[in-house]
Amino acid sequence: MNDSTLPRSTYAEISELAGVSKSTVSRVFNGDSRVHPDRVAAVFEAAKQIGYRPNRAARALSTGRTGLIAVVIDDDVSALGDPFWGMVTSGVSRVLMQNGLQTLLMVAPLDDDDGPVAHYLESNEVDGVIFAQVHKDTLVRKVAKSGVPVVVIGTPSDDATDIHFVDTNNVAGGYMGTNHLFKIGCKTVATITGDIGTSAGLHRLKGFELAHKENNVKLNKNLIAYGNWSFDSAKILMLRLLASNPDIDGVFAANDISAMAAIAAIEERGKRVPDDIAVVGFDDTLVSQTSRPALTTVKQDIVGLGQAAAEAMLEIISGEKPDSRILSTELIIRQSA
Amino acid sequence: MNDSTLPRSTYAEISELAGVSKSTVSRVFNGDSRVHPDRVAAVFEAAKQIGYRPNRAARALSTGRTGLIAVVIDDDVSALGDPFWGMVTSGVSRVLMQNGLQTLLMVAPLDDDDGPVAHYLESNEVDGVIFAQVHKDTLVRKVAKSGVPVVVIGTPSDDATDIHFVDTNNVAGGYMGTNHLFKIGCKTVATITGDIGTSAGLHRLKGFELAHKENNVKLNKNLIAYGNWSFDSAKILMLRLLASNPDIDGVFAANDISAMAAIAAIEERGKRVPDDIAVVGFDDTLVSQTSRPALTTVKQDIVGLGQAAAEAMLEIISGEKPDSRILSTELIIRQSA
DNA sequence: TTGAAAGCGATACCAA
DNA sequence: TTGGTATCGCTTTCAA
Repeated sequence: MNDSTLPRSTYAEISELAGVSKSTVSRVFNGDSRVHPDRVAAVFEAAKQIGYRPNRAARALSTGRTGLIAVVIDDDVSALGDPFWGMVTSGVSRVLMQNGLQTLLMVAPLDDDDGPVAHYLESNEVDGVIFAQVHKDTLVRKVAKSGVPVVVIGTPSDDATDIHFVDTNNVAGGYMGTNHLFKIGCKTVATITGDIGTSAGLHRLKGFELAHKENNVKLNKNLIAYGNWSFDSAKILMLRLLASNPDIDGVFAANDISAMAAIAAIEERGKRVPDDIAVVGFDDTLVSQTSRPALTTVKQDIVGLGQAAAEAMLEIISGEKPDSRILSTELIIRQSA
Repeated sequence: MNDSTLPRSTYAEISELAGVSKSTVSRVFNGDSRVHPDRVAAVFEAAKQIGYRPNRAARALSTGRTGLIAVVIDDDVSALGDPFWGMVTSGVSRVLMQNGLQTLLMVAPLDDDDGPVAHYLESNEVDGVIFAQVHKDTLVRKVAKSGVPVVVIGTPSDDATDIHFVDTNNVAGGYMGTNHLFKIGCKTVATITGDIGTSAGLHRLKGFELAHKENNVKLNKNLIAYGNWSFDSAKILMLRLLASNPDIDGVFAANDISAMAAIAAIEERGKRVPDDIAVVGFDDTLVSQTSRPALTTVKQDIVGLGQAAAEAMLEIISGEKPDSRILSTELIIRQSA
């Protein structure tokens, strides 16, 4: 059955070496305060001598908890090339590891709420699930309903109020970026949205609209181009916007990639950024620093988002009911606006 | 002990419902061919009715295999912002999932070969470990020596010949990029290397040197600037190169980010790309398509690298000894050279 | 405060 | 081809 290469160390051996029962060994490792200090010392000493390593499968079988938290990322081509998800995940991983939990990464399509991924998540194989970038939240709800702790990165739809989430304040961010364009004197401000099916895309657009209201500028629907976070779509949309609205002098793009695309399109039409048209992005990923002109953008704390999600998960697991957290954004002014 | 919310389903229940023993149930699920077809059907039927979900912890305890493969990424700030690792990991994850294995992601510093990460990896908590971007391979060797299947993404140092690895053909890639510069007429070609402590950095430099030899150009050591993959270091190095070697007319950068930095530095000094100085990058990540001028670069199959690593791992686990795989590169000609 | 013993759910050996 | 049963390592109840 069990043929490992390392000499497997168990409670039985510690028990023998330390001259106590297995029960006592277990108590010591689980921090039971009622064990006599001498025995505690003896157990630790024996464990060290043997080079004891716990067997998590055995513990999992016994306790029903696996020590694993799944991070589920929607399998979308855009997810891969975007550094965003790697950063989020590393934030999650770091916090979990500090708390003795492991990060199980699943990159999978989330449209099937009855497929293998769904079954896996519902079968108590993991102690919790962190969902990222959800379009449809049917799977999220199904998993949550099955009793597994769930945290969503992003904001779930309004009727799923019982699901814990952490998110960037995208409305404020969208407002911030758009408002900056008005403040520097733009009169005709367009936007290239992200995927409106995600809360991030929708909220950033709301912020765009809010900035119009606050600045007493009438919203022109023709200046809203519905994108999907990708360079290619954004570029095409920007070219169209330029063709139909030649007087555009400012663009708020819902992510940095789209902002880059907008700039490319603008320059392709012989106009200059920021002199003719100012452009603001969102995310403050590496590209915004490295592009020329360097991108003025709305910064969000991406690693922090992952950490917040992990922290929320830890609280839920330990029986608390944390408030959902909304991380703030910051305007980073560079050259493009 | 075990308080899950779902009604837990076990072999015992299937056994009862189907009127066979637990042993038979086990045989059916493990594809034992000696079971009578009628009983196979009965077991599957019962399992479906109950909504059976296997308990992996129990299986793990019994078999000693956990169904988990760790992907260990060196915790380096640069690792986070670079989309490279996210793409590699998603390649790994996809292949593993198709084979019923899960991806355990660990983002951790790898300099400590006696810390918690090391212990975890050696304790048979995972069925295998895929290491990415290793500087020092002491931990890798230690884990491999402990009997855990190991695959390295990148090329281990020469004296670790027994470790399986998958890598991009970085020498050929470096050659390809540099050679292109010579072919389009460059006379004085500089390079900004990656981290020479990694095989990728070293091999791309070797390719750079090889191209000189093949083109009968004497290698000028002053044209080699030792970078670390980052934008900032590359930009500083490029500025220095320009100051000390004003006749540079071509640059091979070891990754796209460094190429972007080189272009930024070059334009800051009032020269144009590619007219005055041609620039070639490496990776073909998103930035190379989105930058202006669009980057001529050496493309490597990043997701494929992850997939190859996972496939190698699967073979090793099933007892084979696969050859190490070297993936080929391709020159993508855009505008910068 | 401690120990003995009964599980947790699946596997695999042995006997039939 | 099938069933009974010991076993994996740890937790937890029950008695002492």
